[in-house]
Amino acid sequence: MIKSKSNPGELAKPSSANPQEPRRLKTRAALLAAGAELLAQRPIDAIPVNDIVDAAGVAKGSFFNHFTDKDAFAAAVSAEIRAEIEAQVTMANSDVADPARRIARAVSGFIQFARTDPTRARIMLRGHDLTALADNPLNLGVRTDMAAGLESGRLRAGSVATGVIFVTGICHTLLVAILSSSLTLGGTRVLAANLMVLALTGLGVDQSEAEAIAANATTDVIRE
Amino acid sequence: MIKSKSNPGELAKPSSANPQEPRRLKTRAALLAAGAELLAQRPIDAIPVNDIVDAAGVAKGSFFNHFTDKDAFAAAVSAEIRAEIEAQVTMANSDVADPARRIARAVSGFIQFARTDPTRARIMLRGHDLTALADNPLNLGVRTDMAAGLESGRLRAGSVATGVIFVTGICHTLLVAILSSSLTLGGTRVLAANLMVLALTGLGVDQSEAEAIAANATTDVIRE
DNA sequence: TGTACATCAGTGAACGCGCGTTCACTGATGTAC
DNA sequence: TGTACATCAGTGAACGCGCGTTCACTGATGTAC
Repeated sequence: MIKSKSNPGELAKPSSANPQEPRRLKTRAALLAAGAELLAQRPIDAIPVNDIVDAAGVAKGSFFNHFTDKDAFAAAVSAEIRAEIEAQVTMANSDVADPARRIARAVSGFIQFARTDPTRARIMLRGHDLTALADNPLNLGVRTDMAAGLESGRLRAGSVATGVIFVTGICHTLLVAILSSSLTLGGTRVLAANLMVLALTGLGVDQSEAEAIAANATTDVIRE
Repeated sequence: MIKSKSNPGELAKPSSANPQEPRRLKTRAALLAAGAELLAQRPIDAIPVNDIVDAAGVAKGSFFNHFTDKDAFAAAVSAEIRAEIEAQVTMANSDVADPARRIARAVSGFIQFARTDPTRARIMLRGHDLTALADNPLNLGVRTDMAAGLESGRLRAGSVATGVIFVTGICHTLLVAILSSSLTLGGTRVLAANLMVLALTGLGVDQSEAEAIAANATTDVIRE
């Protein structure tokens, strides 16, 4: 089995000049899309390859033309989702400097992702097991903002680690709550803003300013 | 298949005057103990019945004398753990009335459980999937305390639901962090107290009082 | 433009392993007398 | 106390299904001339 180092678990692509590349990509995309639907409902171990290829409309053998095994497939689906959510959160914060506002907008970015693509959001949350929390894209961004906020005195917390656990815990559980309810756009914004107020005041931001930041972030980033 | 309504998924016990009852209980306990060890490492679908009975030192057939199938077995292990953690948290709050202190001590109770029985704590956290959050013993107690705290004006949050998500999210992620690190008793107390200060000040408690409550709860409930 | 050819992704029947579940039998435990 | 018996949990070999994985073959796509 030849593996590409940059795509662990996925079979090596043929040379870039391959005329069959579009055909490959179409099959691969169909498999990943089917995987996203199924992985939103149950973990990879509970999904037979048969179900994946049936949903994708390709032959069983094609699955193994693209992925060494089921776990590599699940990892590829997750990687795709991580890239999407990372892009969305980065975009929400593209020209914001204040750590308090950045954190509020990052949380809002996750919520917006959950609203526009609940299927993929469910997979992201399901993947959050004990080991996944340390080196997460979610955590990395928050850690940077938290460190900057504590350094400048804008935020207050016992340590960077404390602040990161605080924010990611709230964000994670808020996403779970939103995905398992069926709130309207307005209801989602209110719930998210309420939680952000608690989080920001906990981090030392004035009540009234926290309310302004939360209202702004939720109406700005969470949209129809 | 005859099931007892009070023990869904477990096979009906014979009449209470059964002389073989001690023998049954011993086998059952061995299976549940083995299940706890294995379930702390991987989900039930990834654990063959062979592994469970080997670890328990009983024959494969015995497994099905006690449980209708693997899922019922996993549910029985979880129920046992829930009962233990519930008892521990209830005890930590047995003569405390103030909602702020009750919440701090409940979180400390979970942490103490994670320190004394990390294996079972891991299973409890692993089980926390999307559906498990709504009707949890964890959530039920916090919901009661949060409602009382908002009603009396002791705590401040947009709604009971907001406050519950806030506290359970922080507690959950704190437990994950503690279980995946190897902090000393002192380090655990400091991290926990730091987070409780953020949580309590977010809920409207004065900074200095929050610090006192957090210090008291962590030193009192989290012990060697 | 048309035909022969090369390449490589797609196909799906076949394989065989692993695992959940069953069940006829064993033997431990307590009871009767 | 000792022996025969009844009960029921424990046992583990056997079964067969489901599923992951393979591989010889098909056919789609683009190229050469």
